[in-house]
Amino acid sequence: MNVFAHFKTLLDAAIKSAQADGALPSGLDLHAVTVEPPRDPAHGDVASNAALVLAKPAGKNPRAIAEDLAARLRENDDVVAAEIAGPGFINLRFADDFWLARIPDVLKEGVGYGAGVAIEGQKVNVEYVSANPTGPMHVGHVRGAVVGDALANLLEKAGYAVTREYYINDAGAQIDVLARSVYRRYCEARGRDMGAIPEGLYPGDYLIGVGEKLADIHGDAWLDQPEDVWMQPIRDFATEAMMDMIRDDLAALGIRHEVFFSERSLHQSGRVEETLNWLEKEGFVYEGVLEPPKGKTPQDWEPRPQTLFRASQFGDDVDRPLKKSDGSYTYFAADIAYHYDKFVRGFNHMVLVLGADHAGYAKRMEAAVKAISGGKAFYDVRFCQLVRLFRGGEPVKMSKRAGTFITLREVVDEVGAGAVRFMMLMRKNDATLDFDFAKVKEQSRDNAVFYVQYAHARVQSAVRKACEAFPDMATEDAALLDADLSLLKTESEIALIKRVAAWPRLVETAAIAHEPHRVAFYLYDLASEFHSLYNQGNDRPERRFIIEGNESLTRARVALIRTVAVVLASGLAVLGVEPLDEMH
RNA sequence: GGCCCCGUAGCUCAAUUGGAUAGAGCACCUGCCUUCUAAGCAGGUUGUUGCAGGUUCGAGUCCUGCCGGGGUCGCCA
Repeated sequence: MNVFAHFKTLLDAAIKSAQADGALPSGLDLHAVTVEPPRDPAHGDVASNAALVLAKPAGKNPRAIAEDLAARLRENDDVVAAEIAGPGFINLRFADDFWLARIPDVLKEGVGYGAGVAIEGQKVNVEYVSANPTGPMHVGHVRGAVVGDALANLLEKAGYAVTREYYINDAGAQIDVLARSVYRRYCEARGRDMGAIPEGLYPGDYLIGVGEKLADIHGDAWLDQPEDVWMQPIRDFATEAMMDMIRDDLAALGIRHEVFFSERSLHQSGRVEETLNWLEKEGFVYEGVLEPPKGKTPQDWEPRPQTLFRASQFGDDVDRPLKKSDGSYTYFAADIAYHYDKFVRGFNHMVLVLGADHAGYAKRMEAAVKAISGGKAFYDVRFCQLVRLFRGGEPVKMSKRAGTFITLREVVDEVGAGAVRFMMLMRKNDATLDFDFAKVKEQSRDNAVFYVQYAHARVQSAVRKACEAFPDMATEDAALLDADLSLLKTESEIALIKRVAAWPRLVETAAIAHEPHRVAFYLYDLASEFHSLYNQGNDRPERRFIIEGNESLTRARVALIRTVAVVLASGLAVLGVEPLDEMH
């Protein structure tokens, strides 16, 4: 049960009944009415701004409205207090029994607890990674990969039908460069001494194996041949090889896309042309000359007629070119066609996760999506800021040219996929993030990954110990359903179940906001509150989970802490992290 | 110069997307490990939310203008 959604329905009912009695006028816009947890627990369990929002349209004093609604809400058995505070907030407090009744909710639903019910069949497309297929994934790709994947999981948890998608940039000039680089490796594999790798080609060792495979298959057939003989087959082969490597890298991070969409296929099937024809028919395309950029004009700038998309009609600053001077399509043109394809496939909710260096690209894509969807698609571009790497406080220096850049694989091998993922979500995506290898491996409260995992393991350890203390006691979640929860009386125990019960709402709000990092912060807070309860047993043995000779109290407490483990596992699943049953 | 992102406690960051007295961790101060669930715990201190206006019942959050940091700027992807 989403407690807050539940009380929203109670509140709606109260408002309706007030309207029926004539205490409130009918036909009010209830859109701005919210039910949310107050920051200050002294303000109760849930608060609503209903009276504040309705005061003006109803033409009444907010406190009068609040008094009226509070009186109606008090009639509900679960409501033990409904107070008016501040300018007209309605603060509700619920009976402990109501909160304790969430324990069986959680235990019954298991890790599925918190799942939302978005509008039926609501489809969302999340595009992330989309790294160029020219080499292995490096550490700079990791954040976008993790953020995109966790966001996809989060939306799925919230009830959307999610498609995870990767756009393969296999049509540009960089693929020609890749092919030439591989061709050299092929020649080397056939025994040629090619000398130093010239500037502008990819020098990485990862291409050696690709060249060798080609040599095995084709022998000497391509030696001393012009580009038009081998270019196309090597492009295809190398792209496929790079994508295999990237898929392996992603798998190491626990990421699997449902759709890999080839840019080249758009060109080959004529979809780019089709889309542009459509745009032209709508009057969104024209031949024109762009103004030079304001301020600093590039050296080689000269006015030139181009095929332009009227992006400025849809909120962009300037119109954007669709064709290069040689007549071929720009990357942007293909990207419009790609998004058109997404829209046609039924996605009117699309998310794109990009690196911050592409920030300038957002406005034109938003404009394009507005144009192709007639304003009907919800489109959100999320940017991931830079990750700075540290080792024990010292920045890690990387240089692509010197070959000292760190690959995704190296990071995962050193600290583990789960830790990498969690750390990448400990900042909101548009803030820069410091990633310290030492910190990630540290076993302390300062390391959120460890702290959350430790909480989960601690619950499991306590359950194991309960079994030892009461060999006859059944401790499976299903068996705990009939525990006597009325034995849970301390303030901290009630506070803990309240925190657990906040999970469904957190899923909902974080999903709507497209902010997976909120899950990580919530899990840290939940772990913290659990550890705190656990520690109370240090000074006060009667507060321990396992009370010798008191099986019913032990069962009740085990039921409570199991809800913590269930929600931790549920949240970790969203982040793509395996929960641990014991620490080593 | 245009556009985008960021600016919150000494440090690293949150803040329920417009809610009430802006919160955590680190650091700092106090107390605590023969026994007990200590890869530590409990408590305490910490603010002109970069600056100046505006919008309204109410602003860290929205609008305008500045200041500072980063990114980006017609054919790359």
